[in-house]
Amino acid sequence: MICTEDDQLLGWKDFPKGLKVLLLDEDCNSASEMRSRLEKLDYIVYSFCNENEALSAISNKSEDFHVAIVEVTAGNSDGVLQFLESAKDLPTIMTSNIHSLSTMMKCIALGAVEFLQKPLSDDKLKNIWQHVVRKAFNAGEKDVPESLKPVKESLVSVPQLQPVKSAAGDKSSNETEPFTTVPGNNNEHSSGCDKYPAPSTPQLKHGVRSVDDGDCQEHTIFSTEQDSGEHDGDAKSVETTFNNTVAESTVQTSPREQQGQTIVKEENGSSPHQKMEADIATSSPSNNCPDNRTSHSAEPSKASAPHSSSGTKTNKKKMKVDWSPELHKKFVQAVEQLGIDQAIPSRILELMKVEGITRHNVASHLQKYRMHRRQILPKEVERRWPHPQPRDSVQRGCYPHHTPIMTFPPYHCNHVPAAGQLYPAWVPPASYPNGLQVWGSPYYPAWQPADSWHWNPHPGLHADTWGSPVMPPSLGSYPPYPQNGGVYRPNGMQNRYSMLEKSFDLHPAEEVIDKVVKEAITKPWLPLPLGLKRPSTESVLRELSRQGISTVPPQINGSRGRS
DNA sequence: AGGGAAATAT
DNA sequence: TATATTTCCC
Repeated sequence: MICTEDDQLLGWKDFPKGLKVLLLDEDCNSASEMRSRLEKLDYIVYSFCNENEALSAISNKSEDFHVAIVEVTAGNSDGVLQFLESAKDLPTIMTSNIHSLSTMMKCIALGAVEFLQKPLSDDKLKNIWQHVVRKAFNAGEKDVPESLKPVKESLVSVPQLQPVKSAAGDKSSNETEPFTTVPGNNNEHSSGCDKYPAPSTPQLKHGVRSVDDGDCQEHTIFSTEQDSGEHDGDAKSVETTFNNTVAESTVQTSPREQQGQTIVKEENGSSPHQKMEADIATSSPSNNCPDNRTSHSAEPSKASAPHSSSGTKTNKKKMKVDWSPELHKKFVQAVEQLGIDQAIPSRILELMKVEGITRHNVASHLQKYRMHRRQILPKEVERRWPHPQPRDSVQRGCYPHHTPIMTFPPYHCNHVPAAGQLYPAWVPPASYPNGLQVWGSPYYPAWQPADSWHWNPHPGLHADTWGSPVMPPSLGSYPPYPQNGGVYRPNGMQNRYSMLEKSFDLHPAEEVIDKVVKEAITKPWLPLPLGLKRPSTESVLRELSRQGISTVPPQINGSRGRS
């Protein structure tokens, strides 16, 4: 497949060599690593640690870069998307550890030519030139940026390509997909060209990035003025001015590690993404495409960009946090790690390691999270355990002090006995204030109203849903739980429960029993629901052993052997 | 200071 | 209506 490059790209000797790559990665370490890798591949790399700098560089000399590689993280998606919008002319490849369809979609919709998931192989990196070629290819004769001329010329020299390109006059060429000659990713519409709609993102309007043809007409979308979002709002934030000088403000060169937030990227302003679908298309309203170059030079300063009405305003207003699936996932992981009753905003924030969000944001999200749980769990519980048991010592044990909130106990009451607090303060899970059983409700049972969540791209998966396990046990990507790891229950109960949760609907009876048994193992002093008999000591021990638990806490061992 | 939840904004 | 932000109270 990769036939060509050597034979055909005669115009640019050693073709990929010398291609200028703009590298944008908040994590400077990662950036430099990538940089060296790219350099080994003979690309010329210009790396930036924040989008403002990158945008600035682009606006000052737009034609200089052939392709951009941008790292997306849960925390920087806003900035990245902003970048995408602003750098429409530059074929932009996203790279990320994130495996989120919605994030990918957003990026693609906003014009990314490709979304590469890490780890990146050298092959992937090596082939980024394809996008440059495609762009050169698709661009109208006159619109080929100076820097791409060589590439385009190379193409011209290729017989097979010739027709297409020449024909490219504009649209006639539709049939002759140039893609055939370009190995690799065929999907994607890359730059603009409505001619080649992006197969990969059918539902999105491809027009988003109009690019090439300098036409920047407002791509079709005039779906009302939903731009509203931006401009207006800011009444609060001052700043209005905005001199495009975007760049300066934040310089975050330090490794993201945990230096805490500090750097808040403010971009936003219009936040194109916010909601996928529809908006995406419209999103760009703000941006005027014009700005861009095509006509190089222009005024450096104001050209930059997006500004215009709302685009990248540098205004530091509040930045509305978009709880993307990734971000939420991090949130959930943090909460799970801490345990519900210790999950307080500041700690969650710490664990999330996401810059750009504040404790308040987390608190707010936590509030919502809890609310959902309260709302949903009872139902789940009820459904599974329709035998409310009167009892009312209730609601206190697990809850440290106040916290009348939860309708169910923090999960470690059931599943993650944090050494210290399991026995002492535990409360009969039999029922809670509302009289609901809670055995069947592990820490993260079903909070997944998800379908209604616009950003849940995987209806079938629990991963991104509220309160549900983030990963299936087998994937083991779940971070170990520091507080319980090895102490009482060395290995994977957590996942076990997750799994149970998941299969619950499939085999209720079995799972319920299984779960109850485990519950009994963990908390022998509890009464069993549903008239189940306690397992024998032997079976309990066997089960524990099977799970790799060799040492049995005295309570279990001694308290009640069998019923 | 910081958590939590109500009030408020979008 | 739902979600995020702001405000208020502990």
